[in-house]
Amino acid sequence: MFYQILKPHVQESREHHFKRGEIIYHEGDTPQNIYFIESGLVGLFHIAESGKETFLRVFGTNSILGHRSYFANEPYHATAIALAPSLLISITKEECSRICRESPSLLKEVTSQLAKDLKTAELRMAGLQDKSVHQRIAESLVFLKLKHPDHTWTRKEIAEYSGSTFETVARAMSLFEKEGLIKKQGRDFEIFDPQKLIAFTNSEN
Amino acid sequence: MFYQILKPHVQESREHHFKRGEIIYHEGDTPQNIYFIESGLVGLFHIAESGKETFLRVFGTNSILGHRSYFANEPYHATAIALAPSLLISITKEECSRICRESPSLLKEVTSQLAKDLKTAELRMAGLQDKSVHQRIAESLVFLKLKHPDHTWTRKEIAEYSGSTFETVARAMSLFEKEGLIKKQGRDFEIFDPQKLIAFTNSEN
DNA sequence: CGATAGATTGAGAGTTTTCAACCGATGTGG
DNA sequence: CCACATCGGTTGAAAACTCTCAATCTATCG
Repeated sequence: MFYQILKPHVQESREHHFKRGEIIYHEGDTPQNIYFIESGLVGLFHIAESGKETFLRVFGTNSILGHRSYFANEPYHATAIALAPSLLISITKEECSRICRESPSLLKEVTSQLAKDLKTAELRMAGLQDKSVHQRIAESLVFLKLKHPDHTWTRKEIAEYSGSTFETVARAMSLFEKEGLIKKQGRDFEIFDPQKLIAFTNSEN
Repeated sequence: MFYQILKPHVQESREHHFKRGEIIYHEGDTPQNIYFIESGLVGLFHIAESGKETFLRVFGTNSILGHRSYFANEPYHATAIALAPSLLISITKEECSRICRESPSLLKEVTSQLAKDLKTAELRMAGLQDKSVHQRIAESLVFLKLKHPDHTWTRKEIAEYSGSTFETVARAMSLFEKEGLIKKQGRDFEIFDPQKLIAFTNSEN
């Protein structure tokens, strides 16, 4: 969405190709660039010392990446990893601040996006407290699959997004299939009716 | 911090007094105002249908409140409650957008704050996955007590901030006292050495 | 077709919550 | 200023949920 506003302003940029699993930037790194996703899929992860990973945000085609750290003027607080082969375009911080001066509507748009992301993060945090694993897994299946239908989401990715483990996700998906709510197809799956799926997990005791 | 930038621009405002426990706004309400906290203490909570509450953010003197919803142009996603007797000042949305036009530095400041709040929320979300209850409780004690030392934090407030229950907080605090890390005094408490407290919970098990 | 990454399922363990009963602090009205 | 009501805190015991560990199976791809 910013992409359309931003693209015409860009004067100098670089292309970067990433394979699945490659790291775009690390937690703690000092941001030098802002990235746009020309094609592909990127995940933002927090990785604990224990190795436990938490899937914070997904970025698809036409998203921008690294903006939070840029606007907070902080090091990256998490690690960005390509979830599929991706083509990214980077512009420098300097170019970014020039563009922000030229186009105040861009800043308002970014502010609005950060405000929405904050809501999402806080509601997910609350959900970890007041929802069952099955509810969170169902919501994650719906969110991830509807937003990015072409990606074959692994149980591990779903687990890290829902705040669970891949075994628990596998079990939940077997249950959902037995209930006729989803259909597993190879490693991928299909959701028959998102509302029914959510409703089912809400009704479970 | 915005307060200093914003105050000289304000032309029209209203005062509101709240007692401890009174609700400033409800989740779902449509924002009509932005608030400044002249004095007192405010908490932002998510309240599940089950009644389970999650403590999302604290706001002390000189904070602004309601800005996330204003800048996202969304209804409130959570409920703001006075944690102590508080004096708030409201200005209308219209006045707020006028001020944002007059003072672009304010918008940049708000953007930066939202970006930092997003980091905090995402790291807390990750912490619920990869830290033990004792670690989260210790971190919450340190954060809440150091940032707002004059407030007598209840076990319930600490529990809702740390993602736990008041019983678990009471037990943890008894342990921390037995270890000589904190001192309970009436309903209040004192932290002898924040670093030692955190280190202790990191070393458990 | 073999190698490898990912998925499934079972069984058992562990952490945290829930339920319950009781105790102590605080503050207010008589 | 004391008595008492109320709100908050403590502690124990049991239950529940989810995770961990382990073994096995199945896609997918070179």
